[in-house]
Amino acid sequence: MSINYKKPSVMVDIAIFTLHEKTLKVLLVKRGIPPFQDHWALPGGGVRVDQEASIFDKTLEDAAKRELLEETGAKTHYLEQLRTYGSDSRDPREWTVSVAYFALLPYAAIQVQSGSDAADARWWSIKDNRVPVQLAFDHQQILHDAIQRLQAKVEYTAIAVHLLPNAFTLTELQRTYEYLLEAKLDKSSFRRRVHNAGIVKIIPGQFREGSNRPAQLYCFAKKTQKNVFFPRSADRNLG
Amino acid sequence: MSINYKKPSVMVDIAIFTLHEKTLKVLLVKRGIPPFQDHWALPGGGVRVDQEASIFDKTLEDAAKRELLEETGAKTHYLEQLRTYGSDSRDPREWTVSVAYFALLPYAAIQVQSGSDAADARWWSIKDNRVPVQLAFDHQQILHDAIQRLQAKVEYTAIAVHLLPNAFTLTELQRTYEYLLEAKLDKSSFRRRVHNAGIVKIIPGQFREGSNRPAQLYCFAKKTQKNVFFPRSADRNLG
DNA sequence: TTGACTTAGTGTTGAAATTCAACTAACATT
DNA sequence: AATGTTAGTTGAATTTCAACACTAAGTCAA
Repeated sequence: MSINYKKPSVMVDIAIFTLHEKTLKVLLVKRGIPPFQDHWALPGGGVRVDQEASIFDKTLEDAAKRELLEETGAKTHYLEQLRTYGSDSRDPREWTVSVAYFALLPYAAIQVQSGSDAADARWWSIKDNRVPVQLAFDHQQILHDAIQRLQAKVEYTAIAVHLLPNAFTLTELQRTYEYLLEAKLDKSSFRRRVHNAGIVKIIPGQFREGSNRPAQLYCFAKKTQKNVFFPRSADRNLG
Repeated sequence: MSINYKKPSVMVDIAIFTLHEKTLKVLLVKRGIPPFQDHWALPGGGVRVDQEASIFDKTLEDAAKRELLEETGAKTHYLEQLRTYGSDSRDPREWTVSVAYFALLPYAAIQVQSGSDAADARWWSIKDNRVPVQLAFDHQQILHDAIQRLQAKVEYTAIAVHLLPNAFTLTELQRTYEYLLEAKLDKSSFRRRVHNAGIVKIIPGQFREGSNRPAQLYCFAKKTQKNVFFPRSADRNLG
């Protein structure tokens, strides 16, 4: 068995997304040490598998959650495994495996913090499926895949609710979808699909007030409804 | 960096699917050595990262292709990364990471071979999203996830063509979808969708002959068409 | 108090997609 | 030439859905 073989290093990297000022943003950290010193990179680090050590991850997901907490100070809202990258060339030092995750958080929930290895950390706006800076390792590729996955899932799941605070109006939810899909959606179609899919629940008696008609507040309905939601008009407008 | 830390072992496991006798089947091997000796398991093994050794994998996918070839003698028809499993408890010996793949092959293309570690290898029919035998490690979980992914993709992609030989009739393609989805599909709807999606090409002048009207043979059109295909009637019938 | 303004939320309708079932086509067999 | 079987098409009935117009409920300014 492979137990006696040479082993690759195993990392966890996370693409942490939020929505702010009508734009999708991703959290990047500036590397403080080589390789790729001073390059921006996805937050991440080695999986800690030494039971005696002060930090110990029982699972890969635990490692991802730990990184997420270290970087944002936020408890996990949405965390999904993206895919795993492994080769002899992605890190100049050695054969490495990176298990990539992506996370969604409401902007308000986050307090950006610099981790130990990171000289700096900040949000970067995503334009044309990329970020306007060169990234370390194959992180440009990982980020690209993460954005693709996010956009694909936006089209047929309720995933976008995780970018909003606990209580939100249907108009806010629609705007979120519109920013992510870069398309305008029809109001009544949107509401019909949201209701049919059963992805939200009315919060009885709670409204968003303003200088106009108050809007009903909703929260995410946890039912693991699958495959129900699909803003079809986005197809055409994106073309 | 994690370079100095203790490392987990990294494996690649593959769920190899085919369709035979109207049933989805998966290839399992009987383990010849502990742990889980004599249990059935997904084919797999350690990623070889030692550049000096006789076997060396440049990438994770290379490792998966190598396992696939060792086990089936077939060149890769369809291979996709599923997800990665890693924890301190999935292998009784140590912290392990398994990068799981799933592969689709036409039944005729495969010559099952026993790999070095495997005492035996054979196809198992899938009933109710599982196989009627206890599997080693967390392979029951991996297999379950693989079946879920396969069934989900059948509904909106042309993935099922990879279970058929190079040339096939539209009726054969429809039967394939019906067996996978466990639902009856309408002939005219099915053909309309297949044509609109552009997932197949006529092979001019080639027909499947029999004691009835000959059927046009088609082949897979490689265009990476995305998200085009969706046998909607499966929704209802599956409930 | 009233009317202008703004955003929330609902109905209505025509067009497109889908189902269902009947139909024609092309072979072999007898 | 009649029969059986599977290939492949057609069109009417039905359902779904995007587009757009509409109503509802508040604030604000005069």
